[in-house]
Amino acid sequence: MPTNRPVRVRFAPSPTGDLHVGNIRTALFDWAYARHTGGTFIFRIEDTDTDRVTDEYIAAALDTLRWLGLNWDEGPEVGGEYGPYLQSQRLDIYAEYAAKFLAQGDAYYCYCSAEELEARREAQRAANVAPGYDGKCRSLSAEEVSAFVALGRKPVVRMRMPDGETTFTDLIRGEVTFDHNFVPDFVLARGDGSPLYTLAVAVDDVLMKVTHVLRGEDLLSSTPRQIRVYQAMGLTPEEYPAFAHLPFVMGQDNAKLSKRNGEVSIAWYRDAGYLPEAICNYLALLGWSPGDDREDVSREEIAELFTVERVHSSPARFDMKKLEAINGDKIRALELDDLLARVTPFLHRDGVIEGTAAELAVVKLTLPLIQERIATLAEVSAMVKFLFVKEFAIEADSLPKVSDEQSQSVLQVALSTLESVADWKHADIEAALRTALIDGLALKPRIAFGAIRIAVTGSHISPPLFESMELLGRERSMARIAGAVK
RNA sequence: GGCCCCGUCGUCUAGCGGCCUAGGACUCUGGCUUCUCAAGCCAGCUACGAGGGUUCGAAUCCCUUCGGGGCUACCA
Repeated sequence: MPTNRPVRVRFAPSPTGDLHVGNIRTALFDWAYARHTGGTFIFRIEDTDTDRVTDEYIAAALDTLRWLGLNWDEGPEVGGEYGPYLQSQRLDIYAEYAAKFLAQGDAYYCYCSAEELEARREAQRAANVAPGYDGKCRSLSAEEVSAFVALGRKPVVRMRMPDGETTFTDLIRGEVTFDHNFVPDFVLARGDGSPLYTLAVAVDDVLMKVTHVLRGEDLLSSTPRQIRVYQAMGLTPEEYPAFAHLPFVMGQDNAKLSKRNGEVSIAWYRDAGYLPEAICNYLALLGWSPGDDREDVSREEIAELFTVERVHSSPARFDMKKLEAINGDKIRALELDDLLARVTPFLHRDGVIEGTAAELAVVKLTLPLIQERIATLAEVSAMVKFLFVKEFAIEADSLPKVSDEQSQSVLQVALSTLESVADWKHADIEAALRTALIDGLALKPRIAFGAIRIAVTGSHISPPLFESMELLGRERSMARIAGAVK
């Protein structure tokens, strides 16, 4: 375990799809640990699986991390003295180490074909033996090798696992031991010479001087293999990273998060109107807690308070309801101009506004009315739409509530009452309508104002009525009420 | 199957031998407030998986068991 080395932490996703909440929780903890210790946060792309990683996913990963405010000190676009930070650009380095391990006798060429390996694994399973490489090519004679070569076989480079066991101290789980009987010889490089994760990750972590590896629990059982590579590199535990395996973030259905779930990609949350600071806040609470009862934490506070010791060892279920609650709190805490800036793209996207200065001015006046009524930015469109629609129409499910006799008379009285409102301000509008309808007709407020609300906004759910009417203006308000009268 | 990890309210968690007849948050239920919906405020429901130990004393330590998960690839 590293001692006295400056802390260097990396987040190293393999972008085979959009980054999901589990990835981001890991990124957040990596970032927080680096920031908390005053260390360096490195962003590295593990794109050794060229069949599955695409440039679009890589670009999306950068974008997502930046959007969340998890800025990296070294990595793509910012560079750093240990780059490049895309593994696809470091292939020669891995090849060099593979050759070195081969020369040292730590690794060997394995000529077994995929079909042969699969057949043998099948046999092992049938015989109820632990499946894994059986060591067939561990000590091939020169004749056997030339026979394979004559067949045109391209060998993989396979690491030799010596007898014994590997023990390491996981910062979250304590001491973990793996018997090598259950860690078979593993492949470092494919037949075409390209590296596998186990080789690339270990080499890069060392070369990039990473001191702490905080990653998903699914990689726990690959750690002895990684340590084996360190040993082949001639390193002692003080010289290679310490490990901390983070618990899983599980889906609502209690299954491991997967792209199947749909609502797991961070891009989805962004489009759904969740704030990056809310996502960070919520994710920080998944598998970690500040230790006291506080649940409202900013990114800065997370960085300040984060310690690996406080990370849970058990998995956490992702709860959209709680994220929503936190998101609502964060929205309510936003300054008006900030909220306006964040909401505008959604209004534009939803076709509610075109983005003119006049429209934005109206939106800005409306925002204070709805700020405490929304849990996501995306909800704003539906709430302010009535102020901008060209073709006004009452929602189908609200329509019956203005068609009855009582509502109709309310609307007629309202119409004549509003004629005489001199100053079209919400307080005056309210006073006039209260006098006429509540006092005059002895109606319950919810009945009287309910009908007007539907006539004016088109829905039985809306921002406060009188303010809405003021914003809409006398002309349109009254025209809509008139339009609702049969 | 084997190896490894994990197990406190429905969910996220506090708890690291006595402060726990288990605290907070979200959800849910009821109420207050109220021009709708929210927000806000108040109240309530609900948990230490089970069984053995250790100890004066266990949610906290040990063992077993049950349950969940991961890995078992020329994926990461």
